[in-house]
Amino acid sequence: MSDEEVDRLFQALSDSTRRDILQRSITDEQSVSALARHYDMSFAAIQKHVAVLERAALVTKEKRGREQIVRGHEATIRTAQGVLELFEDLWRERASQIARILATEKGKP
Amino acid sequence: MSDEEVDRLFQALSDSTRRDILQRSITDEQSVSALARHYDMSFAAIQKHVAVLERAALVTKEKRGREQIVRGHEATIRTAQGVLELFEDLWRERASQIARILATEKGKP
DNA sequence: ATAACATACAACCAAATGGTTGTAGATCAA
DNA sequence: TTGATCTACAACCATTTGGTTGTATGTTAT
Repeated sequence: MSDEEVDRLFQALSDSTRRDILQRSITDEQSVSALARHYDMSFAAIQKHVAVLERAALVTKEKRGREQIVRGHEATIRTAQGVLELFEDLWRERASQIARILATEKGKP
Repeated sequence: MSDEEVDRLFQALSDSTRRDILQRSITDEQSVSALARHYDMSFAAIQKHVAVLERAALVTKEKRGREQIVRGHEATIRTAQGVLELFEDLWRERASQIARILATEKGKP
């Protein structure tokens, strides 16, 4: 995954309205206007938020008649988790490296 | 954790320079200027990036003599993972709910 | 056929972001 | 003491972001 994709991913997650939309579109897929009814915001604003989520591949849109159905895309959340796990791995590596150093120190006179 | 804190957290992670700084400050703690040397950017720019990471609690700064030592803050990465896991949980719930519906459907004549 | 609905998209605006340069205050080394 | 280094912070600028309204187009229901 490219840096730009990861950028878009976390940027999309950095807004609570979008996180809420994502949540809703995971639990039950909804049209954009159905989503919009939940928020005190214009339809266009929600449309933009959905577009941001879509650019980040966190949701997909599928045209059904006159409406556009939004559903959460599970794989991308997993990708985000993968990125975070890389950071955690660094800590583990560092911890074990410190342990190794301490072990050799102990062996000294 | 408040919405605003989560906002700041993901927003801080949405820039590749900052992710790189975070990585570096996990593996070995460094001063701000030591970090800055790795990037083709002004010191002030890096200083701002570190400030964003600090506001998100992804790193902490500790004054040591004339320099400011930056180190990664493990707990916050865990928090971010926690947020993502909530989304995954929704999928699991939804999947099991679907399974339950299918099971009752099967029982019908 | 017409009215209501769902979407797309452009234009606009204020505020935030990501960068710059410049200045000033601490701290360390010679 | 003086000079080099590290940091803090302000001012500035271009771009992006998150919202608005307005208009146009396609789809459904009456």
